Amino acid sequence: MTESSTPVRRPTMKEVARLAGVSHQTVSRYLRSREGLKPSTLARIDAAVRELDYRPNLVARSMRTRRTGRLALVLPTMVFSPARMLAGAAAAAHEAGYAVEVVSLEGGAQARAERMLELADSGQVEGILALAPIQAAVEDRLPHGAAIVVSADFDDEMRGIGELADASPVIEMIERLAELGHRRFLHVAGDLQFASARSRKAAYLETVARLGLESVGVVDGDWSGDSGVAAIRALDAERMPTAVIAANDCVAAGVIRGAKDRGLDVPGDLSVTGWDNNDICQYLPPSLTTVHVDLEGLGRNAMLRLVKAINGLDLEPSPHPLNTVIWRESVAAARS
Amino acid sequence: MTESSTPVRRPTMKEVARLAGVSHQTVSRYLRSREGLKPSTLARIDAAVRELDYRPNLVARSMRTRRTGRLALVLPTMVFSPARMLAGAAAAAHEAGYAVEVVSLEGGAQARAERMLELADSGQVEGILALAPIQAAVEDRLPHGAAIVVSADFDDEMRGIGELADASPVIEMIERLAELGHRRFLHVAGDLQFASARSRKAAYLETVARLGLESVGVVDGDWSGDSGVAAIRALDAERMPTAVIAANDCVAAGVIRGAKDRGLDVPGDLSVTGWDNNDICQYLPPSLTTVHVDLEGLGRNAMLRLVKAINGLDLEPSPHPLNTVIWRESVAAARS
DNA sequence: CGGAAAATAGTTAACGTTCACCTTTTGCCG
DNA sequence: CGGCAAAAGGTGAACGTTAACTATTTTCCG
Repeated sequence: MTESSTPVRRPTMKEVARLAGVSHQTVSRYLRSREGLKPSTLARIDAAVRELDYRPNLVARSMRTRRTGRLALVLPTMVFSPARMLAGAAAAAHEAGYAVEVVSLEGGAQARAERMLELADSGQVEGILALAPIQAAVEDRLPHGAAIVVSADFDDEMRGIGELADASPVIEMIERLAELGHRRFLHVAGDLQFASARSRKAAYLETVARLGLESVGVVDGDWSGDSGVAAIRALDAERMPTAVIAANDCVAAGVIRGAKDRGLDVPGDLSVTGWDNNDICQYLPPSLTTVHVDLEGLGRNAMLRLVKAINGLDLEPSPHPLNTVIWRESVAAARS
Repeated sequence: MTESSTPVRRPTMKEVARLAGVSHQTVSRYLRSREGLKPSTLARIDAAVRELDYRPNLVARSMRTRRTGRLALVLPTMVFSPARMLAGAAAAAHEAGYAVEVVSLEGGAQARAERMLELADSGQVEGILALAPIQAAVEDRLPHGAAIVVSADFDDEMRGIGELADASPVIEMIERLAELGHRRFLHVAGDLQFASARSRKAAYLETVARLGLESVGVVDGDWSGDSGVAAIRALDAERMPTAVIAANDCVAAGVIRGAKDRGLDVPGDLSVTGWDNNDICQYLPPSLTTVHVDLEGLGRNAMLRLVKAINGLDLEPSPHPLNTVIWRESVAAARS
């Protein structure tokens, strides 16, 4: 995160022009098409732009051209689920007097980093809340006061507190399962590109070890139900776990299906937990023990960090616990 | 929708000032605080503002103040499900050279309409794609070329083609069920505030009547699993349907659960269909027949309409069918 | 090499708002 | 009623860019 420190003015077109020894209009031309310019002046401007790390001020451009290149997308308040995180963030921003622009970054890491810098310098936004991981290098090249907050829950570098806070329900679930007499566990992980998948896996391994339990393995999956089915199918009948911690509800549903296919009863032979509290999972037979995630709160809290970094405003964080284990039929005592 | 017709310039502060017989600076003061003004001049400005329907140009303001009041929210491309519609819309906008700003409208219909006009006039956006219903009155008061496209799938007035196109899978499903020998149907509808719920219900009634089938009723629900459970629980044992069209997957899961609780077999005694193709529903026992909705395509197509209205640009619409019925275990032939 | 057309570059004035500073009016008190 | 402070309002410039012109240089041809 970059604090709102020195609001140094970005270089303007005039300064580039002076450095390159041309008029500002020539720079303007250069910016839009690079055509109709003598190669030598083009090169001089190129050098000046690079030296000053110049990027055009889009607000000024908008003012002159009467075009913003920006479209609004209006969403209903009562919006479907995981736009919920976005909704939470947007609401918090609104509270602090900001509007939110959604930029979905495409392309490779390099292209995304470039786009991010552009965004920060354009003068079109005052801060950036990144739910996607960004290159560390970008943070350093940041302009004036443009704060960037990377939500820990999406951060690829897993810094700090985000990590354990996120995975703590894993600990809670395993401890409870141990109390219920379970000794052999299996974890079906999500796509390990995701910080959340990695942290759940880490918490699983750590907790199983700490409590002296047995892990029959960790299957690296991809969040899909099929990965759950496959994980159960591949198990050695001699060494069946009695409890499975699945990376999310979908994987858990796959695990349950796979277990049934092998003639196992859930929760009689196998307890299963999910993650996300998908609307459907309470109607599964058996209804699924899962983790409810307050996406709205998550979004809100991340946005609050950004707002605070920008203008020091301290708003009320989400009052709800962000993760809550919901116990349902899919977890029962181990067969003795 | 308002076409990009006459790009009449919005009135500026100077014109308001002239009409009110004051200087532009006085108007500027009025705008920000309304304080330190003689009541009489305040009233004159008030009148002028109203007469000209003046709203400040936020781009110009941003330029001067170096503040945009706008935050960016960066999303990963590989984003979880129903940000998918947004993702589709954002991608299409990007293709046409636009960025997308997400505005979640809060408050009552009146407040939202006001906010919408502000947005349109602010010069901060060139068009508005509304996934939320908006008052018809707003459309008329729209400024210059600000196009507003209301996605039919969210439009509260159900105009035109959107309606049947959306509900056609209902027709397809009922026809197929009839072929399988089903004669008695039940529909558990969604929240009828939603156009999609209303159109599915309408299509159900129309198709059942057209094919000479029997409907044991339509239960007006709220998209929740509980409404599905309740609908089944309330049925008269003498007059059980053999097929249920549920408003979405969650309702369907509730229906299946409710049926099991009454000792009914799905699909033996009862065929059930859902809607949305929730990740989990293929792992339900029995796996659920449902409608896959191409949210990305939906978002994309809606955005394309907007882009076209703004600058005439004709981009490639989504190549996929927007709604596809996926047949799974929960549908079988009627018991003879 | 003269001259005109084409290519390239420069100049000035907007865009609509706010800021910093200045002027006028009002209100109040002795 | 004079005088002065406070309140109310006005003036001109500036924000960083592009549009519309104008000026200069280069190119190319006879």
